[in-house]
Amino acid sequence: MSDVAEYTEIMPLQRVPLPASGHSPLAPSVPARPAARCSTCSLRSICMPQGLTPAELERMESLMCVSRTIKQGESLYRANDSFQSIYAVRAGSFKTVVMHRDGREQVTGFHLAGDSLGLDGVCSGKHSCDAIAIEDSNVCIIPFHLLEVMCREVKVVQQHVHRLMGGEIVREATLMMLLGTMSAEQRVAAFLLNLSGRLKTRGYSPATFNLRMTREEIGSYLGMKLETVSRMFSKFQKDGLVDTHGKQIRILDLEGLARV
Amino acid sequence: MSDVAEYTEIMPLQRVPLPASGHSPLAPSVPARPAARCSTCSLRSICMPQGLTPAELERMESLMCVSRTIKQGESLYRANDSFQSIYAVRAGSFKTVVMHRDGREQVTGFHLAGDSLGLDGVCSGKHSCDAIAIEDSNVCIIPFHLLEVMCREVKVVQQHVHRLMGGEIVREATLMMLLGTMSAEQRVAAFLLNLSGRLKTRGYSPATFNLRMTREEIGSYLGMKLETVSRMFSKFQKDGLVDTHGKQIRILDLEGLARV
DNA sequence: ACATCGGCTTGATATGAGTCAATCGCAACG
DNA sequence: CGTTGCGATTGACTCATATCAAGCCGATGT
Repeated sequence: MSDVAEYTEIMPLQRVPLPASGHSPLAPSVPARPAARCSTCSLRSICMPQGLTPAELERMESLMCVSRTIKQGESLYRANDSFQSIYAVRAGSFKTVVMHRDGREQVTGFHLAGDSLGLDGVCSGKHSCDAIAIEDSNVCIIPFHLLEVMCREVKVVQQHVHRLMGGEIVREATLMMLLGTMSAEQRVAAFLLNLSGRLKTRGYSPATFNLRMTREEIGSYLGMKLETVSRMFSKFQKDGLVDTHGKQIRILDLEGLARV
Repeated sequence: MSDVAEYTEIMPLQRVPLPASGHSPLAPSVPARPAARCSTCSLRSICMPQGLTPAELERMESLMCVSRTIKQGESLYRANDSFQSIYAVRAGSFKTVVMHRDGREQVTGFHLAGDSLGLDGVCSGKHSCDAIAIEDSNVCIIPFHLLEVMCREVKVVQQHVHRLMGGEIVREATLMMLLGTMSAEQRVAAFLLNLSGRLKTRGYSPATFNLRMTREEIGSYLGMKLETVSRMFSKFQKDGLVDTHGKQIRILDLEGLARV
């Protein structure tokens, strides 16, 4: 099995393809440390605007003051925390969850390496959901007020931030559509296709990967119970669309899934 | 019945305080005409940032070049239209709908006077949904590239735009939660409460109002069928929580609804 | 090798919401 | 004034998904 085929294989913190420069500044067990250099980060094309001059890139880097490591199950921020920064996932993955008073909660998103995190706090100045690492993870921290300053000075940065927020709006609208109009089967198919596509843009195999989230988390995200998720996986298995062994997923028939 | 009590009574197009300035340089068949003055607009507190200097306010006005009238059932923009401007609803109301290939569609939002509209296009440069007037309506047109220029020059404008987009993100996350975890009864209750609250901030009665949307549109928004919406209204009626006659709504027990 | 535990699968049954269909109310119109 | 038509309501029945329950699988620790 190819190394690149599994993002679980290639993504654990220890093996994150950090700047090939070799001298990993990773200090185990410290919560924060100097940020990596964007200029050599393999995720730059995903989380930074194109077309920055070297000087501007330099400034962007200087504003991302630190990175932070979050262990599996720990939170990056919680609902009602004051909003100071947005985050770029550098390694690992997160879920964002909103909590209802009565204890029910719903997963509102999964965020892979290269995704941004934290924009939910922009409106009110307080975060509106919890962001929890679903594996050991690492994020770059971008103080939002500094980013706003930068936005006022560099047009492409402004456009990038607007695109980031706009993308979040579209992503959520898509999910609403999914929750509002699709059957359980279609939702799970859409979920797998979405994940597959995102892994592909990150250079991983779109067909073979490991889920980092549990059936329960997937169900919460898709508005159904974990048993239903499981049944749908079994159904796809029977229909020859995917091959699942617990969290290992191999998509056998991408078109077939899309047709569902 | 008090005039202010019904937003259907106070909002008809004919009574919008348009400026009489007259000479429209634009298409004669009335799709557009000079914008009203923000400085005298009763919705300013909702759609404009606080704390602008008079000069800045002047500039904001100059950038909102025209307003446009849309008749009931017509669209302000459609999915895949190129994204040029965002809009502020000046009078009337809109629904935004996303269309699935197979023809199914879902309402993703209702936008009342004072709401913004069109941010769904920021990310890709194309609109991702249709915006359709659900009554005769009127919008201010704000060219987005000019707004971006303004954002770079005036901090409060930038913050306002960020808040606008952030608010949209939070609004959608709330709706996802609703679609993902709540029963039909709870959804309808939440819908009424939300509408009630928004009317209240606009100075209308939070208890007595007319729905401008059909049961089917409400159902589509809430992820259920129109019959179910109707049954829930009947149930609330029976429980003494609301008093409905078709589109006329009177909320009798706000707390009771919230408890659902 | 064994015990344990969390996560996953599968089956039997219950139920909330969808579907289909009949009827009603009301506004618009000839 | 009756007709038409759209939207809303209501009832009977169906079906997808939730719920409850039992057992399985694989990782982990002893």
